[in-house]
Amino acid sequence: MDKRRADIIAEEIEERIFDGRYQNGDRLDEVRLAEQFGVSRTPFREALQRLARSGLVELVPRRGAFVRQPGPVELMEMFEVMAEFEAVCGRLAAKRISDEALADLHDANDKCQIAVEALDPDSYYVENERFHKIIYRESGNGFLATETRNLHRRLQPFRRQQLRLRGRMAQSMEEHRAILDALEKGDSEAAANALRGHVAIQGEKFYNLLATLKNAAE
Amino acid sequence: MDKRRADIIAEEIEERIFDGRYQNGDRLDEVRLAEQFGVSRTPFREALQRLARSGLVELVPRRGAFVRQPGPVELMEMFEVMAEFEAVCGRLAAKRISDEALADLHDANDKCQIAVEALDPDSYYVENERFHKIIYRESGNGFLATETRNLHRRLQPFRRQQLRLRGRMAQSMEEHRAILDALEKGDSEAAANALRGHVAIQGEKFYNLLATLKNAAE
DNA sequence: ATCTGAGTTATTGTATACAAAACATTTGAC
DNA sequence: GTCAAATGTTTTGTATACAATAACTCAGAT
Repeated sequence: MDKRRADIIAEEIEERIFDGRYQNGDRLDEVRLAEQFGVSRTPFREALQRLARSGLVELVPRRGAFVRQPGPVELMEMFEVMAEFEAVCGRLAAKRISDEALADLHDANDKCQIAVEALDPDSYYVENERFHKIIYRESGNGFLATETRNLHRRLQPFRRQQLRLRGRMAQSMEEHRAILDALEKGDSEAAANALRGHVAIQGEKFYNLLATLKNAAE
Repeated sequence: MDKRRADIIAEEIEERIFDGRYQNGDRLDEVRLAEQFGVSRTPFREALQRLARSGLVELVPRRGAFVRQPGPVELMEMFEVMAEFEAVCGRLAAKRISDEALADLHDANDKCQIAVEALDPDSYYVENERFHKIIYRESGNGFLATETRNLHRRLQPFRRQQLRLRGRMAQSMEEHRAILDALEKGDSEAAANALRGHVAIQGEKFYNLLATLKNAAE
């Protein structure tokens, strides 16, 4: 049961949904797209199922596959859950993190700082991601780390937009320091709270962004 | 894209895995089982993919589908995450729960009490589940509630065994009371801690040991 | 005797053909 | 003119046929 084709197709469709080529509600025509990808309907349908699982596509029985972007409410819910996931990772990591991982965190944070000073949001994004993923891993719970990474990935396109907002990076750095502090002290509650706040703010910022977009559209 | 057949098949296979007819590592032969279910390989393979996504089956490219039960470590990880999910639900529900839902919780808890006194673990199980699902819902976050229900469902077979092992229903009732108390007071932290403890009770210390061992091995 | 390798078999992955259901269009009645 | 029914078309769901790859077997060499 080789999923390579289906995987490649699923990723490509995902890409097209993220960059807006496929809009919310668009129907994904099996025959047309399968032909476009140069495969038959069978593997293409596998890709659709995969996308349905990750929530990007809705499969309506006997009707077809439709692009399904999360609405504002669902998105806010997901950001809230993301904040809580990260908080849980932090809570566990505070008790389990290794010295080596702490050093890695410091390194990632230092590179974040450099990126802030260089006004380089792209490399900030990369290093910030590394920072967070170390914490996921150091939760010592592989299942949690995987779930958290999955949700992180799903929110990635939305997060990226809001990162560009003004003055966010500097504030983020302070929050990182608080997180590092709590982890070094092994203070679970402080680590959880710091991470929750850090990520929740992104959600709020995102909400503001949404609101402005919506106002502009009306 | 009607999933009814595939759904029915997936559920049946799931049942067979849970009740032990299919053991860990067993290969699920496409042609033999598809024939047994009276369908062709196409819908049967859809069912396999579905099972793979819920983690019960591993799809090895060009090798086939294999039953994959979580091992002890993964199981402990999942229980730990379950405890944290419930804690998050409690944290949010403490601020958002309605009076009506609180009344429902009291009702479920009363019925739990009756079940304890009647030494009726089956109806205790049912009412306890209702108790917890109310909290998921009252988190006010549909995404979180769904994720929590999914994990709950996945752990169900293991939880059931465990419940029977010890006569910890009475202890459980005390914990329920603490949870209710915190929710009524709107105390997020207390609700989260009570729920985490309630669900996590099983071998948390053992897991800490496991996690450190695992980290040390890496 | 064991290991290697070619040929065979079995099984997965993919394409296509067919069936059934939903959708659209046209025709007919009121 | 509008609504409705019926037929035709499109599209999904399923079965089957075909291709590709991995597993197995058995013969032969070291």
